[in-house]
Amino acid sequence: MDLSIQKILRRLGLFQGLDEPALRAVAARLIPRHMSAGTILFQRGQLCRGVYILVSGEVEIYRTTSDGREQVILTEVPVKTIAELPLFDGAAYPASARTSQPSNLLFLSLDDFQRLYREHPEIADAVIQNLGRRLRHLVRVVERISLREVSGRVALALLDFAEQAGELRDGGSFQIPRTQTQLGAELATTRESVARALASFREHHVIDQAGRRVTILDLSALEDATSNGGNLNPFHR
Amino acid sequence: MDLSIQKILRRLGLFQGLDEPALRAVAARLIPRHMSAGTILFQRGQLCRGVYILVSGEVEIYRTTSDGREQVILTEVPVKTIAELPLFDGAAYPASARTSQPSNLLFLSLDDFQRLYREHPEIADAVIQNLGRRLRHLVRVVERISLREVSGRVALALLDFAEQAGELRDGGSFQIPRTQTQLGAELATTRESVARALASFREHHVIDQAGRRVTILDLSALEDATSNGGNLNPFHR
DNA sequence: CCCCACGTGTGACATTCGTCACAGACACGA
DNA sequence: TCGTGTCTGTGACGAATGTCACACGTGGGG
Repeated sequence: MDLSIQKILRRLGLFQGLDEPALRAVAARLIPRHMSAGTILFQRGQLCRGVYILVSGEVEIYRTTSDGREQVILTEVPVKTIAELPLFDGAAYPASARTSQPSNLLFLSLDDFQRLYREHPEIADAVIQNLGRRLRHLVRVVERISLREVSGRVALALLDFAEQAGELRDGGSFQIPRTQTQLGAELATTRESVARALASFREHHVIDQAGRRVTILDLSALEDATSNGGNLNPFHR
Repeated sequence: MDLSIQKILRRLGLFQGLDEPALRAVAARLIPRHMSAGTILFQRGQLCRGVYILVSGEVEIYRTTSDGREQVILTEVPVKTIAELPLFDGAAYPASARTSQPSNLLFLSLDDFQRLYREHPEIADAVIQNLGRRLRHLVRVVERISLREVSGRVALALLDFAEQAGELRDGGSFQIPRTQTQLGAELATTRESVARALASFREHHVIDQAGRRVTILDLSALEDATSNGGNLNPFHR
């Protein structure tokens, strides 16, 4: 049982990279809760009292609009933490949550969370590192979608993929690890616009492309394509 | 001297909300460094060894593009931390930094930073809270600018301002705490488009507006205006 | 072996938005 | 009182892009 809880924790990211003793310490603080369908976990505006881990079942995140409709913003499936952010900054929940299926959850109270990282410094390390990574990722996302032209956003994505593959140079070759539909969603544009941007880069001999495999022909041109629109602080202002 | 360092720390945000003993502990770890103009603090790709606090002078953040040009991304002026993010996630610097004026800086090593929050749990609290707030802010930014239509972004901004003012209801009235130029920049659009979006809301009796004072006439309509484009996780996926 | 789903490429068209241009309102100081 | 600068409001126009539509290639399952 305890073992399976550790397995669950490992799939969360929040406590990523922790060794077994630390995970055991976390597991010891978790309170299992079974909820029938339709149980409200918390409501928008409440102060955060802790975080839920969805182990089985389904949770809907929703808001009640001013004319009384309940708009479901997203549906969470296992294994996920529900509402991590308020845990960190101690602010109110920005939306409400309820089970839409009979569900098993684990609850970690705010107090226990704080005790955990106070008593186990490596947990503080892991949490801070995790938050740092997410912040960095979001900065990157903002950087991408604030570029005015779609071609710039696509160029930025290509540069990222090339860098990840260690092929960030003229002649470097890598795979695009996405469908164009996915890429379109990430770049806040459409599949077609992504395809057209790629076509344009091909036409201007900036890249060579066969299916998902891309070869960089003119790295400078690719970098230049990203330099329209607002320049953002790479460290986050 | 120690007192003035505390003053500087208070202006940083990173250690926001800490009491004097904690700030003294931080101050005790800081290493003052004077650098002449043109000194390189760190270079893109290096692993982070600590964070710099710019006390006086000027620091340029730049990247060297593939054709050898050095593109200055932004210029930091006192009092600012330089490259906080790598401190948290321990990854490499995403850009290089050098002084462009003779400058006084304070250096806090990664090791000392970790020791600080291990020995002073309230520092861990403050750092985690600070990161959480920034994450929440960035999520909001992404949410705003990923809305396709400008009118939706303006509506979202209005809802935020109304909520901050505690006037989030039909008939609620509040001031827009920005010029339209500033608002345009925040929403990744232009002054003119902001003005036109406001004009359109007025025309459709969604809001009443006299200068910067806005009264909400139809909250539902305002909320509906924000529901185009991608719906994002308010807790950040 | 065929069919169908999926990913991709591209053409045509309407719409949105940014750019440029100009005007009125207001505050501030000479 | 008269500039002068800032903020706001709008009109016109062209470029970028989303939408719709269609075509091709590929891979897996019946």
